[in-house]
Amino acid sequence: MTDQSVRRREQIMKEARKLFAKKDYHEVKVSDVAKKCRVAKGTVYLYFDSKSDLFVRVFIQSIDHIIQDIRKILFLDNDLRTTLMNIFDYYEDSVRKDDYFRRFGGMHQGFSGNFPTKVANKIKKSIFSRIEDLENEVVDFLGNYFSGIEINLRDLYFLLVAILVAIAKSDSETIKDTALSLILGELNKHMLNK
Amino acid sequence: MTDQSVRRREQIMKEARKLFAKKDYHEVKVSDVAKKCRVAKGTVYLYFDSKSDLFVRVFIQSIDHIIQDIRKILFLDNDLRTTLMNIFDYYEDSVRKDDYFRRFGGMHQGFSGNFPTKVANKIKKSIFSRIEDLENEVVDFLGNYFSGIEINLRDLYFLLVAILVAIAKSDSETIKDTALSLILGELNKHMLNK
Amino acid sequence: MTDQSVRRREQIMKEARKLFAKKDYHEVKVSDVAKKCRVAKGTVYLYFDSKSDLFVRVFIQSIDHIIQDIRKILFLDNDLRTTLMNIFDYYEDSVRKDDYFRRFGGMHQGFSGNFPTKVANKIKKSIFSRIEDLENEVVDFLGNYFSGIEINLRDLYFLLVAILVAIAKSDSETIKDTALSLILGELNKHMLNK
Amino acid sequence: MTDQSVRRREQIMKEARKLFAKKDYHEVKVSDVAKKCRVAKGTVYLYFDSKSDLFVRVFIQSIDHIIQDIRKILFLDNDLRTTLMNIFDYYEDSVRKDDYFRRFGGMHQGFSGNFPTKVANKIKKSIFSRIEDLENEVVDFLGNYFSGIEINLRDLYFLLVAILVAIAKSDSETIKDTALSLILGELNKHMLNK
DNA sequence: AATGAATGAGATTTCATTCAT
DNA sequence: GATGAATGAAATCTCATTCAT
Repeated sequence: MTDQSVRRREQIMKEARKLFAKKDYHEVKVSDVAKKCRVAKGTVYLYFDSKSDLFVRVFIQSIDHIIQDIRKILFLDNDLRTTLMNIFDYYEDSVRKDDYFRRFGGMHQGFSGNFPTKVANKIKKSIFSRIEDLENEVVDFLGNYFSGIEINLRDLYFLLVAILVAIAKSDSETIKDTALSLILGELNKHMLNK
Repeated sequence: MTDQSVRRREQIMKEARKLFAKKDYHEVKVSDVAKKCRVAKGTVYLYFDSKSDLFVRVFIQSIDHIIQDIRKILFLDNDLRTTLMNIFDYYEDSVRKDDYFRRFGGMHQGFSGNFPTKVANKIKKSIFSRIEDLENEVVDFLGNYFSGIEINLRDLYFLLVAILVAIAKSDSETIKDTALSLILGELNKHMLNK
Repeated sequence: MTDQSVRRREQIMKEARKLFAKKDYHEVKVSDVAKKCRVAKGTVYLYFDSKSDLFVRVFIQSIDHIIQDIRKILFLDNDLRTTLMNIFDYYEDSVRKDDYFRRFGGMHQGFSGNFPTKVANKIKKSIFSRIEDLENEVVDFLGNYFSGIEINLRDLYFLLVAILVAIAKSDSETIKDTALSLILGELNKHMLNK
Repeated sequence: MTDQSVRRREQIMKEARKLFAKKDYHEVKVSDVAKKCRVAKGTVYLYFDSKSDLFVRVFIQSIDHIIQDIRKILFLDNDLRTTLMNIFDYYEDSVRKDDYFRRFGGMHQGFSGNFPTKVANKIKKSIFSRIEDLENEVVDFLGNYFSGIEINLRDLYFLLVAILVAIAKSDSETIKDTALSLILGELNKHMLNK
């Protein structure tokens, strides 16, 4: 694969992402994507098998991007408060501003939404293991702060994701702090001294 | 409007709801709905202006149903723990079991999702005030338990909704308890003696 | 046929005529006609075989009305100038003001227009003889004023009709006079003293 | 726009014109047009926005064709008798033989007819100025032959058009001459020596 | 590699007509 | 006589995908 063709691929995904951020899957036409890239419709099909293939690849790329960023934050190995704060900041600063994520928010939460069954299935299959890996890492991370605790860590992870989605969807400037004090209130009690 | 026609209307909405619970808006054909009701396609159009009209009415009816149920729980005027427990139970027992809600969950959270712009706009317009009313009632309710507190009640409402969606989407049997202990841990500190 | 049913029939035709005056044949729905009459759709079918039957009967009635009026004018047996003047006045005063005629003007001229073939054929069949009768009467009338003349009286009749249509469709206040002086200029030369 | 696509466009318009000449607007199906052109239905929609768009373009093209031809005749700058004779010949030889014009004849006369409101409005908007331009040219032309005359030239134009329509709709072989002698009888009186 | 004209299955929607009540 | 719910054939229009150039 030449440099040129790699660049073309990326360009198509980038323009497609912008369009999917604004409209329903069915409202984005392959011809719209092609037009934005100033190529012919047929060209899109040289790089992607189908419209749903294009959508799924864009989707995975986007999720992977978030997963990577979260992982980086976890990797810093700060204390719980700082780590949560960093993640919340990340969601407020990056995810909330991204129309694509605002539209597809909740993706972490087990993808469903109003997608063609074919697309939904492809996505579920594709991102399941990636999400699961992140889940395990986060659970491990949380495990560092708790011991012999009655709280279910996997539930906690899931609720955390829900709260992240809320942060990304809300326009409130204080929601981040509210979420933090909500979570840390309870968690503090069980926190180990690291 | 005759009894007969009211029944037909309800029947169509009921069958449509079942189908929308299983598939993308675009995958549900008006002819599918008609077939399920054992009537001709045209009959659906006697009762609804268009497919999107049908969808929106089903959607509003469903949301209204949840809103009513939540309102009933708030009306019991129990203490905070009991009220939250009741709401969580309701979500676990009713919403989680309902494929329609699992698919369209997050509706409370400010509707977005992957819907045709026309449908999304109709829905936003239709449910905005209803949701807002409920929000105010919940905020009032929460206000009874707190005073001079730094927590933003509207944020809290929003996070609560996020958590409810998480409960509805999760299959965990313990998530309800985890959520309760998460919230009450912090809130307890600020609770007034009622 | 009872009085009651005759009145109903007339009412339906009257309302249908009003609607056909405003809209395309295909834009007028049977249900519109029924609604205007405050009866059910089925009732229209008690009085007319079909929508096209209704249209054709209204059409024939309207044409017959004009034919009768023209005949009355011819019957007065005035001189040519006065007769033409009377007919022109009639077109200006009555036909021009009637939206139905303005829309379907030119009907005398051999009906064509943009009508469903079925409707067009029914109309041609129904009005042919009536129009022909009038044509003969007018030709006879004109014949009284000319003898041994090179002008073809049937052509003259046809041109006269075209001019009537023009009067009915124009909004000009002088067109009647212009038409009269145009026609009489030539005709005067050949006029017999009656 | 390639040669190929220009040819396709013309082909579709040509076949559509033939069909509209034979049937009601509503009786001509887009699929009929496509079949005649031996292309798929979708292809028609590559070249025209809608069925009504196709109709209107065909209509305008046809009117423009007549307007051009009339203009050429006026441009020869012959005397009035010769010019009228040329125009009448043109209507007898060309327009009368054309089923499309026989059906839609009277278009010059202020478009009305039995058309879907949408189509009628589009047409009125589109051809109004073109017709008006021609009207002015004809009025100017007629003005050359008259001075200080009581006849309204715009009325005369309008009656002339009505007569042309009559020529186009009649099957008489003598109507042209009858019309000519009718008109020239009066006009001769007022003609200037040019 | 790139094009874009052509395809054609299939969706929503309309409405004259019927018929059980 | 009157009703109006139900029908269902049929029309317009869309767009992902293909393929000859």
